[in-house]
Amino acid sequence: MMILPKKFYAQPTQRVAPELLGQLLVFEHPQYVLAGKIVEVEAYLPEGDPGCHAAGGKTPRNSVMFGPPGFSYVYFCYGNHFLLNVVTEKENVPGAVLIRSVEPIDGIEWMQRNRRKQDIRQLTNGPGKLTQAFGITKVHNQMSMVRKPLYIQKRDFTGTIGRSSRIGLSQGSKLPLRFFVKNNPFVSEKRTS
DNA sequence: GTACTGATACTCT
DNA sequence: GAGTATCAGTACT
Repeated sequence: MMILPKKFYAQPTQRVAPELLGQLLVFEHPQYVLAGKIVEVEAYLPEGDPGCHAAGGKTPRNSVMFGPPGFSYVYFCYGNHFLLNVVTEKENVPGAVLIRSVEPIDGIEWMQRNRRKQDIRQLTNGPGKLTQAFGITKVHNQMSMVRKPLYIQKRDFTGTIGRSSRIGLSQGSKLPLRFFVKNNPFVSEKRTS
């Protein structure tokens, strides 16, 4: 078992994002453990990216992105949803990777309970869904993800990486910064290949 | 199968 | 006061 170290996240965001595919997102609760294989991410860059929250400068909300790498940035959106990001780049360089979907591996019964859904395909195939399945909320903002209880575990990746433009943005939607595992049924939307 | 719409609360101007 | 890195439900084809 190897937790991805701070050094891994300190690299350029565009490089970290595709390398997160196939890795295991783990959240250890007191009574149970939840885990899912990352199959879809989006990169948010510190430079030249109008879609990045930090594009307009540092604010109280996005200040985590300016902090050291390897921390969680949990953002609240559209009144209902929390989105989980991992901070990348060196300190004071605001980059992050949005984790958009995972494939359930461990603790599926608990994810079903958290989501109030039985269909395994519908548990974690979207950024708001996976945080609900994992029980991640704003209280999990700015947590270190290089140690328990919330971390990403290294795994061998087999598969093909696809690339596309990002989803749901009004700015910077043309940049090809979305990475996903081709033909994986847990990738959000229909663009799985 | 696709298209539209409302829910909802937090952040920054 | 506007905008938002979404989802689920409904109404259609």
